[in-house]
Amino acid sequence: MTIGGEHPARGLRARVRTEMVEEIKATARRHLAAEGANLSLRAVARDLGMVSSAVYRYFPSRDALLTALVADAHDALGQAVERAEAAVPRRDLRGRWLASCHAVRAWALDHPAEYALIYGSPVPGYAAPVDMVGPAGRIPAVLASILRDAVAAGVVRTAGERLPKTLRADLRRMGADPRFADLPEPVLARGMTGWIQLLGAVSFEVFGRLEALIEDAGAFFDQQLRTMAAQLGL
Amino acid sequence: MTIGGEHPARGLRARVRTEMVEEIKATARRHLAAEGANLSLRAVARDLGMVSSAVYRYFPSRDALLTALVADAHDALGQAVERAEAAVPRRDLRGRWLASCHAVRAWALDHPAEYALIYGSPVPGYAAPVDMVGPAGRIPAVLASILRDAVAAGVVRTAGERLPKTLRADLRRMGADPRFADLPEPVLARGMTGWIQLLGAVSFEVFGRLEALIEDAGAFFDQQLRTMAAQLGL
DNA sequence: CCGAGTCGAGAGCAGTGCTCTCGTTGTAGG
DNA sequence: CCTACAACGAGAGCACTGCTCTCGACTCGG
Repeated sequence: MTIGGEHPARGLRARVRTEMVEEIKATARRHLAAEGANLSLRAVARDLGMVSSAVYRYFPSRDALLTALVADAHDALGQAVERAEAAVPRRDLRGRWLASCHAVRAWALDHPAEYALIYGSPVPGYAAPVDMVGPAGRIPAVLASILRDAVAAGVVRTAGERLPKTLRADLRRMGADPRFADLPEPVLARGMTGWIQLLGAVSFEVFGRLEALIEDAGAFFDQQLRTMAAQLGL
Repeated sequence: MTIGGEHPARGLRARVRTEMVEEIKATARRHLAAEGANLSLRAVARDLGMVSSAVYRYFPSRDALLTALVADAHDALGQAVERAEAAVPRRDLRGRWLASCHAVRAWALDHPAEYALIYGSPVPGYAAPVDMVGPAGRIPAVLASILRDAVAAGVVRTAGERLPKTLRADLRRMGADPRFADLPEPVLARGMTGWIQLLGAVSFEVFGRLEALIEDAGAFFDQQLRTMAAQLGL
């Protein structure tokens, strides 16, 4: 996307470098979609007419390439959700929630390999770098903002719900994060449950476990969203 | 487990063969737990004092070994859930549901690698053999039996719930399976949602995505189960 | 214009899944 | 009891992987 970077003409070499990085990532994404999780750096290099060692000029290791793809995927999915949610009138709280969920599902179905990369079973070798929790939290942040508006509008009821003490402590700790602040604990708990439920439903479908069971997966997803929204009070 | 098999003494060679198969699978399971998903057949062989080609006398390929492990995992998890559910008085419907869910979570936390093997992102290469849907359906069968008893006891209400036509068709098709038969369509739909929700919650925790967010994951899981049970009417 | 840094190619190392061959050994049939 | 056969383990070897190192060619800033 950002080809020029900050300096519009900061040297030919630097420019073709960022182009090369982007080209490698694009090819890797294609291979990922075709072959599955076991990405072969050599095959990517071959596809680009390079020799494998040349790729190491751009990525220090295969894991680094994967990490870059993970970051990009988080970015793309987060952006898709934010856009979809922003397109709904602010006062239509239920619509905003549904649009966010639909955006997640649509993106995941469009990019199953990349979805598996970020929300599938974690790859053994590499632990997600810490600077990954930021991008990963963009969607929860969107969902939280919807719930915050719902609370402010007095839509969701929070009266008379009792939570165990340790859970309340955890929720209070989460509330320290500004993205999740100003949410009553029961609402935050229900929101997390909804988020997990959403990922569960999308993963179930994307990973093909709905295959010979449900034909109209979209209708089933909508049904799940209905019960979820009811649970949330939206 | 079954050392002798059908013939108590059907030859020394046959007996050490089944023992060898079991030993290979056990070692592979250990490696899987230690290293993660990328199981090395050569490393397993080395661990057993064999050369890699010798393993091919017992498993035609690495994928075959993995498939065997998947089958065993389905078996173990299914058995754990069936046992836990059977230990609850039949009339305690809510208790039976909760016990089943807790059994899934406990087994998954005890065997994270094997859980990832059966419920994580699917491995690219091999498609699950068709004879795998049987073992995989044991837990849904248990859950369905609970719901069936609940319907028979008049606990869950099904009045006035409208589902889209295509979804109803899918549910009707599922009802042809005796394991899911005799369930009103809305109940079956809610049951599937519950099952997906359960896997979502367990996967979220097992795959470490709850890490720096929730400390008392057990309490959070229980909370999720409460809302799930309420949704189901149990 | 020239030294310094960047780049791609190639060779090479250790590891992988898998195949094939070759002696050895247990076993079943005569 | 003996023999022919099947099963077995070891070893070599093939094609592939991630990754390192070296070596020329190139670009670019001072």
